Amino acid sequence: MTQTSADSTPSTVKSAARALDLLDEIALRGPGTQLQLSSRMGIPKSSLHALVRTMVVKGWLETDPTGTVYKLGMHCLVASSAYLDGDAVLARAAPILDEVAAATQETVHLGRLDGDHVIYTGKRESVHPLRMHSAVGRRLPAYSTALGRAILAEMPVEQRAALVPTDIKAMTPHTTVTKDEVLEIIDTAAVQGYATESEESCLGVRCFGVTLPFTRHATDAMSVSVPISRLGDGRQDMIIETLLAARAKLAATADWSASV
Amino acid sequence: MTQTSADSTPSTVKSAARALDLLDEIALRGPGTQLQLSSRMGIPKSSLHALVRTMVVKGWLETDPTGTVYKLGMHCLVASSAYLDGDAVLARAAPILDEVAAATQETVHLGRLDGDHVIYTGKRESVHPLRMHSAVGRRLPAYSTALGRAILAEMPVEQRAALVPTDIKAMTPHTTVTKDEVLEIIDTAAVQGYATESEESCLGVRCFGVTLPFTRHATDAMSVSVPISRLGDGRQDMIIETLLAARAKLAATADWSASV
DNA sequence: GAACCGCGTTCGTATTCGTGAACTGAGTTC
DNA sequence: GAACTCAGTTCACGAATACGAACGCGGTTC
Repeated sequence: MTQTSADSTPSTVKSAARALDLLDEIALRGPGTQLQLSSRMGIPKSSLHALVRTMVVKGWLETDPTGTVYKLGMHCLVASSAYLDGDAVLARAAPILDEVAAATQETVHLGRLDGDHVIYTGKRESVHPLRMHSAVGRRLPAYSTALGRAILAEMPVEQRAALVPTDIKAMTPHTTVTKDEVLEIIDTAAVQGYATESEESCLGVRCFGVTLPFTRHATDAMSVSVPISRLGDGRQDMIIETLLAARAKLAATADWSASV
Repeated sequence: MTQTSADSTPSTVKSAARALDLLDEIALRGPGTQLQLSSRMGIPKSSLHALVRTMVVKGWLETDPTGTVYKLGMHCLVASSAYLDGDAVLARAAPILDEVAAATQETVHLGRLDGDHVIYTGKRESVHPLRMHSAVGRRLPAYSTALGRAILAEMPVEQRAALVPTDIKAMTPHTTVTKDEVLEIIDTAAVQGYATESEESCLGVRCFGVTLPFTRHATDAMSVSVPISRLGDGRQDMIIETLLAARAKLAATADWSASV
């Protein structure tokens, strides 16, 4: 299913796809000159020329003061804001996010599956000075984050396997890098009802995640990120229980789980 | 308009422009079916068909559970996050935003000019329960906001006039709707060194704005939004002085005002 | 049940775009 | 100051798109 990439999709618009790819490319690997972008994306520079001009005119790209380096434009912000405004899940989950943040006093994230990554759609920041740096819109591998693992844990086993690559690059010395081990961890998460990750994406930070029970196959999840130094005295259990309670509360009001 | 091809921009890519226009259209006026979007944008539906499919595949559009209504996709979030991450002005201004927020205890916005609108690029929320609802990425008319007026006030007079429309639609009963009056207000702001707006975009709220002195012709500004009920006891003067002090502090460290 | 929406989809052709190669022009090197 | 590099720009032609019209399809209305 979903024979996405190559030529199985009969009619797609090449230049539109390129415009979007260009935005993704700059978002992922940073700004560049026409020539650099051309080589990074494998597009002839003469083709890029008209494209970047169009995108600058429309406000989706901007240039340096020098006029040679192209970066993202402000319209990205407008689109993002509109996306968040129109998101029903976000609206429903916001009060619960507040509750969890208040109960744990730690950084809370809301995220959604996008391919084999998760993208943060909301957050509440810890009040402590020592806290994780993050932002709405950040894109992280699903298999290495508690938030993503919670979502994967609700999938059929074969689907999980498809979303965990065999070649995992370590983000920290603690990152689990073998596919089988990750799948085992996800399996444990499926049994427990919550997912965990300890210093695998950020040194010194442990995360706990649960899905939002809005749809049959969850695409959204929330997580709490805590510096390990603050995890003594049964605080870990408190956080996990807070998450599970939040999940239960959402499930009780889930009246529209009709989709998918 | 813009249907006649007598433009001075000879080579722009039509389908790329349409893809971006589609994102803007949905961001501005909300989701819709192919047919609705087709009529809203004046594009043949058969042309839109391949376009929306491309954009859905790329993750920049999504459909309803029903599959008929098209809305923005998650990649908008990723782009927005990358835009903010790479913004030098934002990075420089962030600590000052914090300071102003701490000193005033009110909602503070950072914004940037985009045509005749301003787009919020940052904010700090008031701690008070009564506070303005806003979000990074929101787009508002420059001429009716304190933030935008501050920017306009640093422009040559003829340029100001070009960015204030003759036909202003009132957002509240207090909105200044005649162009001349708005220009006068901006003129006052230019003399004072800060801009003001009282209940013109949000009933019960007064805003004060100053530009960020990073470039010769400012494109960025910050503003404080206060419920009028909290403006007694010389608090208005305190807020204005806080803003002017913040501006002065930034100006003192502005070593890179070489551009434009 | 036939006509009628509103929805998305397909098709063939005229139109437009994408592309390699050639060109300008500013900085740098030798 | 000639040669070199890196940046953007232009052009003509083959390749891909855009579009009007027709089709399929599930509802709703008469």
